[in-house]
Amino acid sequence: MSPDRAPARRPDDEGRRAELIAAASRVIAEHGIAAATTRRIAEEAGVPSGLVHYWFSGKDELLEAVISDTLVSIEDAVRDSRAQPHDDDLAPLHQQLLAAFRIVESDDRGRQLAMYEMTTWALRRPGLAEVARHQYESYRRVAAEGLEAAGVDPESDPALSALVAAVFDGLTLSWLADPDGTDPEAVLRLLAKLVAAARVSS
Amino acid sequence: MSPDRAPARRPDDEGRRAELIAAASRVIAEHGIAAATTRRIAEEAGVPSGLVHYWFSGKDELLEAVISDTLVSIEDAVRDSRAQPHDDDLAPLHQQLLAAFRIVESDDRGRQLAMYEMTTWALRRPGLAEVARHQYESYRRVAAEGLEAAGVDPESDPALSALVAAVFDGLTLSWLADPDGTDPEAVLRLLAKLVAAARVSS
DNA sequence: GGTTGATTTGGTCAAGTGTCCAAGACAGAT
DNA sequence: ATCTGTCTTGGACACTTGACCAAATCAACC
Repeated sequence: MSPDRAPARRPDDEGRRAELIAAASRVIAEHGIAAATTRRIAEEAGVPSGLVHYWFSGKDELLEAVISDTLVSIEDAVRDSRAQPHDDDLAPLHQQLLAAFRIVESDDRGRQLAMYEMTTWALRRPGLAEVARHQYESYRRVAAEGLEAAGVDPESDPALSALVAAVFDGLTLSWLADPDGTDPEAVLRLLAKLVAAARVSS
Repeated sequence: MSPDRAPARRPDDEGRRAELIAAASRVIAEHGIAAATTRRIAEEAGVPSGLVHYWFSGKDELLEAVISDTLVSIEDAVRDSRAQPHDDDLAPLHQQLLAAFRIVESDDRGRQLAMYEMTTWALRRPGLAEVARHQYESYRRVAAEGLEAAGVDPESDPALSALVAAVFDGLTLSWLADPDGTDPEAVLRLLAKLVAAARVSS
């Protein structure tokens, strides 16, 4: 009732939350979501375990924050990877696809794996299905942006963005599971070729 | 040393194992791999929990068996779905892809989700990475068979099978995470169109 | 300096975990 | 009927889990 006379939180307000989120993120990337216990996360962050339940209502809220956080950083990374219209002799779409996959290859494998773990984890919690839905919606949006940057109109076929996003997601998982048997560059080259050919012939 | 004078196990020898594997499979499909505890699996199978460690060296061996088992049943299902060269007016490849995805749609969502959970789970266990590798190798092989059945030579571009497999895998996960935002049929139609166009123009 | 409320600490709690085992039940061979 | 080795049972073990809390600490303000 009284006017907020700013008893307010310390300056590290969001700082502590971010710290714990980052710690949880590291634990999950390194040892999997199953190993991400509140204790281990607190230990990784270098704080007593009680803090987790002070800054988060529970483990679920923390993990949900990790997912949102990770998703944003993925979006940023993909957007940053946007290949400039190179003077290369490769088709723009081909360049774009390769540039985007390079961030997958350069990133930590554990982090890639973690994203799939978090997706399935979210899909198992009734309240968090929306998070997973948002994630895959975002994938399609980013794919559409990439297509546009490569000079392909994503509106020409609404399924095109979805196709590219699916190829990326499936290819990444295949590459994680079977690195030697998966040739991402060849698959993306083929995809670029197919899209280019269809544009010419239609 | 003594000649096996068949003290041998009861006739339900493999039966018990299969029972437990099936029970574990159901639990995982319904509640996720995290909920697949030895006790819950035993309860689902209707046997005392001690049995699990009599027939399996531990939880890991049981789950590994579940993965192998599930993988085989997926391969079989996809092969069974093989669309006969219909008198339809759809291109054979288009038919094939739709028929294959129909088994995804008709199957339990939990089971689909479980496959991704088991893949990431296997990739986290040092000794079980091979299982995941085999899984994705199998996906490509099945895709190649499907292509061949649709009159497309998988050898024309070795990446073609990998592309189709990746699209399927990514599309399935996208469909699980965002059913309303994902239009599998449109994506597969586009894929079929792209492949067909490239074959004509090359 | 004292007050206030946010933050931190270290510990406790009940519930659940994988694993193991001694005792029993059982089917078939003798 | 007796024996033998397989299978089954129910409980015990040591340990981890998420959650919770009373007390201690701290920074800002009067």
